Amino acid sequence: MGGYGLKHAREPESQSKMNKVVVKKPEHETIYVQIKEMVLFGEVVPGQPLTIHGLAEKIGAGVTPVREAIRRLTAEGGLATLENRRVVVPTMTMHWLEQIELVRLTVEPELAEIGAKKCGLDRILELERLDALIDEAIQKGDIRGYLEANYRFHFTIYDAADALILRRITESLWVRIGPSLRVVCGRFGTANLTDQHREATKGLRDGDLEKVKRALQEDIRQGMEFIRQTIEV
Amino acid sequence: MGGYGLKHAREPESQSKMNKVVVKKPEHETIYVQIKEMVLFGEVVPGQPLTIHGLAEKIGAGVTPVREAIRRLTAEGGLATLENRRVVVPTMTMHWLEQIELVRLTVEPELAEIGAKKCGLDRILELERLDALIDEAIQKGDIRGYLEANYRFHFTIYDAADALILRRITESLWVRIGPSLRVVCGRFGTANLTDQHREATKGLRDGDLEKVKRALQEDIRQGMEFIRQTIEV
DNA sequence: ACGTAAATAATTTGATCAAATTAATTGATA
DNA sequence: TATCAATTAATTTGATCAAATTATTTACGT
Repeated sequence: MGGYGLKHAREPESQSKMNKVVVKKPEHETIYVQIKEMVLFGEVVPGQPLTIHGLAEKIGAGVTPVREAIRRLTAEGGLATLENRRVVVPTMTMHWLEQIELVRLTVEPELAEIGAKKCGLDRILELERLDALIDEAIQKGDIRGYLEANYRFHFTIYDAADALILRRITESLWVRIGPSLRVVCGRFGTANLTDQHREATKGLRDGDLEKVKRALQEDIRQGMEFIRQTIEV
Repeated sequence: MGGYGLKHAREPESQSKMNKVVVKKPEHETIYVQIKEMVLFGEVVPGQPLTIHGLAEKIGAGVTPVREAIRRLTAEGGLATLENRRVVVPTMTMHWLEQIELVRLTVEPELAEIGAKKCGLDRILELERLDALIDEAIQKGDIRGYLEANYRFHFTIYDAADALILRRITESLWVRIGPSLRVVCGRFGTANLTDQHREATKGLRDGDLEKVKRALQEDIRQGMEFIRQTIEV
């Protein structure tokens, strides 16, 4: 590639020294989020190999921070490193699916109930906004849009619970199923996705926690069932 | 939508290269294990700051693989990076403790029961060996030895369960409490540690799964109670 | 003494490169 | 053609260094 360009030079970000302190996050943080969203929102496919250089080039960054981001995401189950040192998007197996479903059904309805109790009006409005986004994405067949709005819907409730441990466990379950959900949408189309979110928001409006819990439970069951049908036997 | 890199992607072939199965693991793997064990077995203290260079020097490695290992362990909750970019051993709070205890009590007895069912004689013998090691460490006041043997005892049972998701969740809970357990041993001494392991192994010998489950449950409760007493209010 | 700005030190961060490792290709042989 | 060793290409890995960032100390004025 090119000559001895000043690769080290960075954009002189106007660090306004007013009362607001601008914290500049390290690149590996940003890259981590980017790659995580690629996984979470179905921009990668189960089994797909990823190379450090490939990712670095796509994102427009050096390999060092990319490597850190990959290690982090690997620890969370979103990626996996083979014995060959190659990094891949893990493929879903029946064994994994069963375990994930079990944990999801134990953790998420619980999280949802705790969170629902603490949902203020602002959060409910946000949920209704996301619900509309979901409908829109389904109607347009926008897979990535659907997956992202769906994720944000669930985690808006979960975040309200203020249960950090369960939150992180749940997140690690979602990065494991993201790529599979993409496959589901690709095979069955977004139109066939039944929508439990309306039920959930209604329950929130009426203070009917049980309804919220049941809706989320059903949502999980349906999602996992879809994935099950895409697994080779 | 192709892979980002790997122009000619192919499923990795079976690694069985006859008898020459010498897989040299990358250093960041080894370093990750080393740092994890430092955390798990109480060689670091809650609140303790760790520097990349400090760790690299102590371990005798370059900073690049150390950084990768740190990111991985951070994702698992064993370390935390502050806003300052400094890496520290997280301090235990009541909030965390309660959440960890809740999840531990839900997950670990379950894991223990599944694992106990699948424990063959070889594993039971290993458990009895570890049980003896634990007693020895307690008697000698060897904190690190106790923590390590205790860890290996539990995870020998858990590993038998072949429940990867729950296994990783549990591991992430243990790295969170390792440093606190060190504080516990330092304050109360190893002599005061009541021992549920004898009960557990007896239950395994007799095929009394309920006894195993109860023993582990009690073990967790006691451990967490000890930690609770070391938390500042 | 007390705070505060400048100077200095310590640390993290990201790019780069050579070496190690792994994958793909070639070529020779049966 | 198929197999297998040799060769070449692609990729990961770890060390190193300069720049960026953060922490600590010093200097200075009130």
